[in-house]
Amino acid sequence: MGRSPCCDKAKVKRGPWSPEEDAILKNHIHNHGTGGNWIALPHKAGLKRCGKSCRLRWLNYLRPDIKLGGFTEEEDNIISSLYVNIGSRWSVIASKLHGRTDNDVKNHWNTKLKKKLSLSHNTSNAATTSAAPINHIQFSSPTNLPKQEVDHYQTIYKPIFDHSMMMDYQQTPMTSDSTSNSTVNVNILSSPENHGFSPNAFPISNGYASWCDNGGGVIDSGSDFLTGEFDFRQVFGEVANFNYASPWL
DNA sequence: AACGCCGCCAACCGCCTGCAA
DNA sequence: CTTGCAGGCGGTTGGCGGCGT
Repeated sequence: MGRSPCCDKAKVKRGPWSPEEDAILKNHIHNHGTGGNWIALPHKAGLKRCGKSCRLRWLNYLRPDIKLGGFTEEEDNIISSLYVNIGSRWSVIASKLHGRTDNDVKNHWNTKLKKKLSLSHNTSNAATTSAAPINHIQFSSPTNLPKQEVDHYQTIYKPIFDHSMMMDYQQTPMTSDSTSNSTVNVNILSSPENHGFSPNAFPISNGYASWCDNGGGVIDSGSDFLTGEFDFRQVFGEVANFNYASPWL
């Protein structure tokens, strides 16, 4: 037996929203908020709509902070980079793009970026048959973490690195603003070889996830996705130098 | 002008998760 | 601990408009 529907489909209006319905929903939320209950909202607002439909309409279209218009090159880069690393977690990806919704990002990916990326991939495959990409990472002795844990993380991260965008990382001397002894400064070299990919979009999808800013950015201690950090030294030891060529560039 | 194809995008569907009772 | 509900999410669909023939 299936799950009961959230509303009676025979009694609710479906399909495109009219300007009048938009106005009613907008006014109601402006005056009363969502009330923490989307299911009850349409009845209170006088709308013959399913609560879920109201929520979707508000989040994807009526919200005041929605960003309209085409996606920028940088947004494309962030989406592509995140998709490769974390997959189709559209809400996570959208949260990194101010004013974009998961539906927006998903549609944009399905209609434009997917093709763009596969096109680049094909071009790359043709190019790399004559020039082998540089894909290597050099580890030295890791510190602090138990071997088992180091092995575990290396197993996780190595494939992710291998499928990440082309970047050159070079360990640089610690700076005075480093927040812990385990912090490793990583300089991401911006170059034409980045192919337009934003150097500050280098996500890894787990608790140690990180992003790095361009030009000698510091990877601090922390763990929040994309704004958090990843202690390379803990897992990889002294990473002297590693270069990657993305499989699709 | 008529038709068919295709891309885009708003909206729906159904599953999963978190939480309160 | 179980159950039911609401919200959140990703996959999919259907309608519309643009374009080519």
